[in-house]
Amino acid sequence: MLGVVQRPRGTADVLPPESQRWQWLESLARQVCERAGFGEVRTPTFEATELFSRTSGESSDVVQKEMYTFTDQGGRSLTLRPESTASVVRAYHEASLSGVHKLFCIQSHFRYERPQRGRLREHHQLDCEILGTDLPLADAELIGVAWSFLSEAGVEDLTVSLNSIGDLTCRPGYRRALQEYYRPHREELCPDCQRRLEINPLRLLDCKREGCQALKAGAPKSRDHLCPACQEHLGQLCLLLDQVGIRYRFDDLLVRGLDYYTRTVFAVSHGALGAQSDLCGGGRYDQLSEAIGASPLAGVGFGLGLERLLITLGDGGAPPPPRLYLAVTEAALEGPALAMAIELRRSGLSVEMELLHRSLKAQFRRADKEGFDHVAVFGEEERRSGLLTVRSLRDGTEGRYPAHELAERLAGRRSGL
RNA sequence: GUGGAUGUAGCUCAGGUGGUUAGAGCGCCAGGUUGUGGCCCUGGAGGCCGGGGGUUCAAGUCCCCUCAUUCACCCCA
Repeated sequence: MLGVVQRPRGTADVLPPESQRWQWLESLARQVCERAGFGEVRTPTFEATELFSRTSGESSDVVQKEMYTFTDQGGRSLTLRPESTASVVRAYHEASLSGVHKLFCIQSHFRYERPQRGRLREHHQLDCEILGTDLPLADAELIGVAWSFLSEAGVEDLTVSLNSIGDLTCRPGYRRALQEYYRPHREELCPDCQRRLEINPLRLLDCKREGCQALKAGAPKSRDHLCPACQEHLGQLCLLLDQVGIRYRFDDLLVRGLDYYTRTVFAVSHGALGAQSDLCGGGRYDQLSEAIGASPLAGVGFGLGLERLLITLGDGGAPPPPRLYLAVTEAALEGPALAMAIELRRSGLSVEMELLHRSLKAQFRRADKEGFDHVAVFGEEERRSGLLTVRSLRDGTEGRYPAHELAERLAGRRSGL
């Protein structure tokens, strides 16, 4: 088509019936979160740029090349949020909260990336954050929420990957160990990794290039370099996950792209999405709060991509509500028929009417094609008698009923339909 | 940001070496049944061949550019 204006690259329009799947999924997410004691928080679509640069890390890919940053009319540097965690922590402080809070949000995020299936420039995710406690119990509960949500949505074969990347006490030592291991092989590394070696050695483990891949096998493992406190934290988390019945596997190569993570990092993945198989990623971030200049605040959270989840779910999802198709026999009766439709809708039914003058036959055909279970015919006889002729498209049975009984009958609370 | 693939009807796709009015299946609309679906039959509508430029007597077909989608990388949800 076109000379017509198109939507920006990497964005999506959501129309029926896709939007119904979104409503269903978002409502399930809210239910799961609220049952677990999480309250919804909504944060601004854009924030001061430094909120993200100071927390995610200047050297992170997100900050370096993926942010939608602009200057507003007042000369401020603002950025469309690339993630929500930093915003939620900021909001916690700005609302003068204290103690433990469990918050979730469902909102869109923006990253300037090359789009492909399951990776958009604007994407939506469910974020859950537990703030104000560094106990492994919080990590376990949080992972449990992600697990419950994905299970209830209908995802099978979930894999939870788990690792600990230590804290301020032990991570410096681990970084040195990595550097010492990799330095003799410097020339074998790809250019990216040669840079990472000095700036952010943990990310060396992320690289999937062949040459770098080969070196990973012998690389020192974070878990072998944890300080006693971090070891204890990880051990307790594992025990809790065992007790809860959540299966997980250690992934010594799992590190995160954002600098603010400490200790626990995890991802939940599913096999059916190609390179974008991670449905959910998260971890603990006990130093993030200080990075934005606030008082210390422990926290653990995750982001869960909803587009990816919907792709994974395929056609699974919401069962359709009972709907009635009101067919009209002649144009002259459309007014009275519309009045009838409005009355039926008021009684709780979802009622559809034809908006083109089409034959009764065509109306039936469309009702059948679009999956309606029942058609009510409205013609001269019905107008006079007040009784609607209702035909079941499933078994072909037909009966005549007063309008006020239809809602109950279609819902199956009363026999006869 | 890097590399590859694709872009023809609403959808899925055909259209050897450029050559008259661009095709199929499904879908859609109408009729066969003048108040009734699914099956069947008949008829019909619908394409600036993603966009722009170039080569040529002639371009859906060749060349360049561009936009979009897709796969992998990068990274991440």
